[in-house]
Amino acid sequence: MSTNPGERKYQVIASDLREAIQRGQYPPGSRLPGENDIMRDYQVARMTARQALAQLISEGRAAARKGAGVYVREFRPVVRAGITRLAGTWADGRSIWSADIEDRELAVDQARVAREEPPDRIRILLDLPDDEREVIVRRRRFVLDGKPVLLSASYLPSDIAAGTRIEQQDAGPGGTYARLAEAGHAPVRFREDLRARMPEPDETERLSLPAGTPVVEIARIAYTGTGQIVEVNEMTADASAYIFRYDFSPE
Amino acid sequence: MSTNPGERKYQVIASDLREAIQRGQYPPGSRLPGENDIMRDYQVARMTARQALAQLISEGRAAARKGAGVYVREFRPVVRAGITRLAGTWADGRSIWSADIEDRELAVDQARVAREEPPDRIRILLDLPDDEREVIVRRRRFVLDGKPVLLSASYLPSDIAAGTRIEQQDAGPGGTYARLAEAGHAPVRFREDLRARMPEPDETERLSLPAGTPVVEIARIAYTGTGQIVEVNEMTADASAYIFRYDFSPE
DNA sequence: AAGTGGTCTAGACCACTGC
DNA sequence: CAGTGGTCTAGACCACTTA
Repeated sequence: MSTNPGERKYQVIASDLREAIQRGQYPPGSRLPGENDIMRDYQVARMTARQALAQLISEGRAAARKGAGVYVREFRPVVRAGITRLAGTWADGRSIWSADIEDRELAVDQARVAREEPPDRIRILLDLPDDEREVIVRRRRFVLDGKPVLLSASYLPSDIAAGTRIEQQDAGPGGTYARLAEAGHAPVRFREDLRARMPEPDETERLSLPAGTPVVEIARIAYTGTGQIVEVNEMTADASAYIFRYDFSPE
Repeated sequence: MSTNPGERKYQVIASDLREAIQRGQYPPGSRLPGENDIMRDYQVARMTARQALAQLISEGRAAARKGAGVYVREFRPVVRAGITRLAGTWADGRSIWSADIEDRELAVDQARVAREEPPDRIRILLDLPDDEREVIVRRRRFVLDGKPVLLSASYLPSDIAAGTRIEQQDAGPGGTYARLAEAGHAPVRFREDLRARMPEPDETERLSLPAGTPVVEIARIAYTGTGQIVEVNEMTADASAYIFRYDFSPE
């Protein structure tokens, strides 16, 4: 036990456990001392033991399993390359963080295509005429090793996508972008805006997120050669499942 | 108050407050009902009221100020463009999220340059010979509107940077990359790997992070035309202060 | 059936903020 | 100085997991 007098009890306990985890005393996946263990070892009340564990959980280092115990979390992120076609041509695939190089199975779990009234931000970006009410929305959820990791909603203008294979669940070989190209609206430039934040309650549920796990929100905009926006794709990712990679030259 | 019987008391209270915030009843910066208010209004114990507020705080929606109250958080992120020189040439500056377009003052707050033994991951990336022990490390902290938002540590090989202006706190016009170019090691390609996670306790302190605020970790690698790595820059950003932007073409 | 974490109560003292 | 959030105690009952 640490001997820092000014620190709070629960912080001392949390620090002890944190250091023990980093020492390897509790490897990923292993069980940490529970509330009752801490109450006994440190002579504290239940709420104090809980607060120490809550600290580690909110840091994303541990996860509680009701009725079972508190466990050290494991991380196996995958690399998501923003520019796939460039990857590997001039630099190897190593990541500075431990991550899987080999492709793991990223599969579509749920898919739904519909015509919807878009939110204002989408309407503005797609520069819809005032009399156009609906857009095509392709919603998908992706799973990695059985766990949902990404929610995606792709918005496309009706006058381009309606009645095409883009409105099918399977957009065909090459996906949506290939269909856009065939229709004379090939996207040639992309913008991705990323931000990280804590999840909303419904995102916590749909991504099965443990406490202490942020999400990364990605807004991708696809431009044609004339500068027209033909797709806006809003994604929400389990931050613990992803490393986002961008390769670029300054000119 | 909601009337969902299955939900926990603290969740009902948290949902009420969350919805009131979204309705605009409590605008950003305003004060939320405190523990005592909730105890009275909902007839619950202090710990239950605390748990409801803790829920909103962990979601990043509110922040507690000791002795003052719990307040709705405000967000004013800035856009950080990964490829500055491309920005604006073919797409405008609008972000899908509310963010400042105009440049706000991003200043260096703390700066230190030193020769250090690098961590293994840096040693491997820089491909240092076994007898080379030290690298040049440029550490800086950036502040935005008086609040620290970014920690940066830039690692450069001694055989390139030692004795040059890179070892000065002010690396001169054009910065480190201009000096590298002058020395015949111009970086021509970059890789940025991003991941989001909850902060370590020391990051919470150095970035003055409220609870419920993730950090984004960025590892940038600079390559010369021959594929040699001449700089590794590890950054840690307050996720609530930044939108990360990448523009690219698929070929 | 025993043990675990999740929720909740009803108190207490403290340090800090704001007036 | 009154009010606030932060910490802590000592109980209680519950739903869940594991064996």
